Amino acid sequence: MPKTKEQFEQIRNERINVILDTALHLFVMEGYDAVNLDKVTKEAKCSHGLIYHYFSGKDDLYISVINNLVIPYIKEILAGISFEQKAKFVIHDLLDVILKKIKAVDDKNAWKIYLFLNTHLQKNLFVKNSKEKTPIFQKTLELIERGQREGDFNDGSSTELTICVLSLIKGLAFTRIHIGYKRFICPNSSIIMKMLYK
Amino acid sequence: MPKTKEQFEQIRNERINVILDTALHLFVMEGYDAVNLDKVTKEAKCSHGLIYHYFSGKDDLYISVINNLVIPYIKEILAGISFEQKAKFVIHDLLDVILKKIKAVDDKNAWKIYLFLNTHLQKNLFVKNSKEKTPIFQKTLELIERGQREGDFNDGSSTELTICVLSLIKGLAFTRIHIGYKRFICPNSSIIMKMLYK
Amino acid sequence: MPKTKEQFEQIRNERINVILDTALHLFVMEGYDAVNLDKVTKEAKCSHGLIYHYFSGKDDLYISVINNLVIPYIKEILAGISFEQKAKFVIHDLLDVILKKIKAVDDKNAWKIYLFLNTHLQKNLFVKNSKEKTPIFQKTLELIERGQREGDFNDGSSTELTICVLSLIKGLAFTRIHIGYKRFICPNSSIIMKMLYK
Amino acid sequence: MPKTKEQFEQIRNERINVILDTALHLFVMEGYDAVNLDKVTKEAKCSHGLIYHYFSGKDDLYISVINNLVIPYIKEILAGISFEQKAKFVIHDLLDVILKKIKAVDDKNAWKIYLFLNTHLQKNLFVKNSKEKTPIFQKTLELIERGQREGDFNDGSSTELTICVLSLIKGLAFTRIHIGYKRFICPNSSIIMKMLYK
DNA sequence: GATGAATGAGGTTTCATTCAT
DNA sequence: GATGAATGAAACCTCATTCAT
Repeated sequence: MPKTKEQFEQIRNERINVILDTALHLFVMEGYDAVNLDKVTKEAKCSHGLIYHYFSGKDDLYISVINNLVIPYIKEILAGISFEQKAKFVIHDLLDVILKKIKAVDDKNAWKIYLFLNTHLQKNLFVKNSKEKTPIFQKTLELIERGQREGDFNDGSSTELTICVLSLIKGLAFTRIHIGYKRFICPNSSIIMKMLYK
Repeated sequence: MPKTKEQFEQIRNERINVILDTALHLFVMEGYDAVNLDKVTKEAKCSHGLIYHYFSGKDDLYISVINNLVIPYIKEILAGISFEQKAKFVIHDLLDVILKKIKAVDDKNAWKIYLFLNTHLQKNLFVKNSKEKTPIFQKTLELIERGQREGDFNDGSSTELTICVLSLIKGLAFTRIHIGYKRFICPNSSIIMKMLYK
Repeated sequence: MPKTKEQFEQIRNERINVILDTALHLFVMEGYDAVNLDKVTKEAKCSHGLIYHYFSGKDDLYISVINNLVIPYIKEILAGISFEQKAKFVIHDLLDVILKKIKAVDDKNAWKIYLFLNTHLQKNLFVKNSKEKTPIFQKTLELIERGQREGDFNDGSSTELTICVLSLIKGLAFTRIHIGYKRFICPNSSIIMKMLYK
Repeated sequence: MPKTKEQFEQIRNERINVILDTALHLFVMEGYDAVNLDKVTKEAKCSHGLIYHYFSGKDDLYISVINNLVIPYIKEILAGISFEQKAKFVIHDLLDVILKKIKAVDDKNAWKIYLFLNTHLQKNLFVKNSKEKTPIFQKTLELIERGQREGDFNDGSSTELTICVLSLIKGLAFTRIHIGYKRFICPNSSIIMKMLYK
């Protein structure tokens, strides 16, 4: 009895997800250049050919990780936030959610947040092809500027404050990844907020 | 009659320094894996052979950059700080010096600070051979713990606060490098201190 | 539908054997250091990459030649000898077989015997990884010592006699290789035995 | 007071000899291809330039070792032999001298004999440029043929017997080099003669 | 006579990518 | 849908040789 279309679809998706998950893991742990596809095939228990069957190459794999695992995850986080309130509350909420994700048992949360920030802040990475421009950076910047206009945040370069906050989160995600959730003691969002308040 | 020892010594040192400076620049800008020796030879205007005359390979070049340019620079910074005062003043002084270095016209300051933190915080880098264990991380940690005992800093994981502070500095160095000193507006050290105070 | 496991296995083995045969030939004719992988790829009609697909490097290729072509061949020779008889008959038999192999039309016999003796007698070669310690040297030594105890062989250093006999065989294999089987007139084993008898 | 011509001449010769001795040592121990001039400069405590001052390159260095250290030494050995006697006595004498040299305390004797035979029997070495064609091989061959005509030696390929005898000596020199003179027990020349006698 | 810095051709090794099945 | 053998360009590295002094 031949498989149904749905069954094929499912097999397909499962394999793709295994590859993406593996790639996420390796790209976070070793960095884009240090990852080679051999490592991916070994960890994902698939052939080289299969990766090229689903992705057009190494960069496409990276971009697909960003587009399929990372960005939706970030969007999901943003979706839960009410942007109508005052900027300081928005940011507080955001920090709360993110920190909660980071300190969770599952490593993947931290990986995604780390990779997202790494991609959009650090690397001279070809995210040219990424479907969307870094929403969080812009949003954070705008929020901080709104907070400044609303009189809650201290003046000075908003870009700077943005970098500060995001670098901090990235640093925390990084530590979370490397020391494990048991030893990781997550700072309270209020500590970070202190940097912003007048 | 051969060149004198001093002449050879001088030639050696000059070339080694050019190579190290070039390598510092490239390692910071592109990351260890993305740098290839061809780029180094072109920028340093030397042959492949010469790099291997002075360094045993790419890793040794990286480690030499750390040991010869970065660590001495960090030590120099630390040497200017009085560690006798209360922890909160020590850290304030440290942040002041570092931020001042980062916002200076000369890119190299920011590079060195960035590479130092990157090497000692982020990468699974083979700095096994590095002559000394990351003094700044330990020192920062101890200082923050002292500050906590002295009742000035808020309680919680000292490791966490350390990571916060250092990640922040790294993030700032990073931005400084990428947007240039003209557009870079450096935050005041007091903003960062806010995170630590009770 | 991918190729079956058997198909892959067969392709693998065929290519590996071509490479090993080529390498055997070149290592014998030119010596380890003088062989470069370019020569191997040209003679084996394969890419550089393929050699590294099957072997971890030049040394591994050499060691694989020894382990896969040479040692099994030597074992096969030894397997045909009855070691129960008096030592002088054993050695006589051994010499007979080896000399017969050497003077055969097929060059490979002589190559393997030569390479075996060369590896285990001459070079400061890294045959550390070779699966087994030189059985023939030990066996020859023990046999000669047995022959001495049995009163057939002249006294003196057994090591010396061993070296004499093995060096001789190597020398003969060498000449056989270089002058070709047509011009090669193989000495009778009795001539060599004369050295051993009282 | 400037140095006299003789003094310069002497310095010159001393340096050349150190280089040649070092090269002899290394070429014997590691083989032509595995030796690199860096090793020579280090062991001879001289600069790269100096080697090129006295020799035109690596091959010239090798050939010079053969021509200046090895061939004269072999000639000296031959000069002490009376070729007027019956062939069997000549060969016996020759073997006696060579074996005596090999078992002497000084390694250099064995090195020279080994290198001589290695160069002239084994390697596809560019001894094209060597001033003389291997005298010992021809002489040995002629002697053995004479011995055959004189009715003392067994018939069969004279080339073969020559190879046998010379390979044996080389093998002995090799062992002598590698196990040291203390543990080396040299076979008596009569053992080797046994191979030749009817 | 002597030095050792410097070169560059050629070797070894890695890895993204292709392809027949 | 899937395999892994095979490729080759580009990386890393070595070493005989040159050269200014």
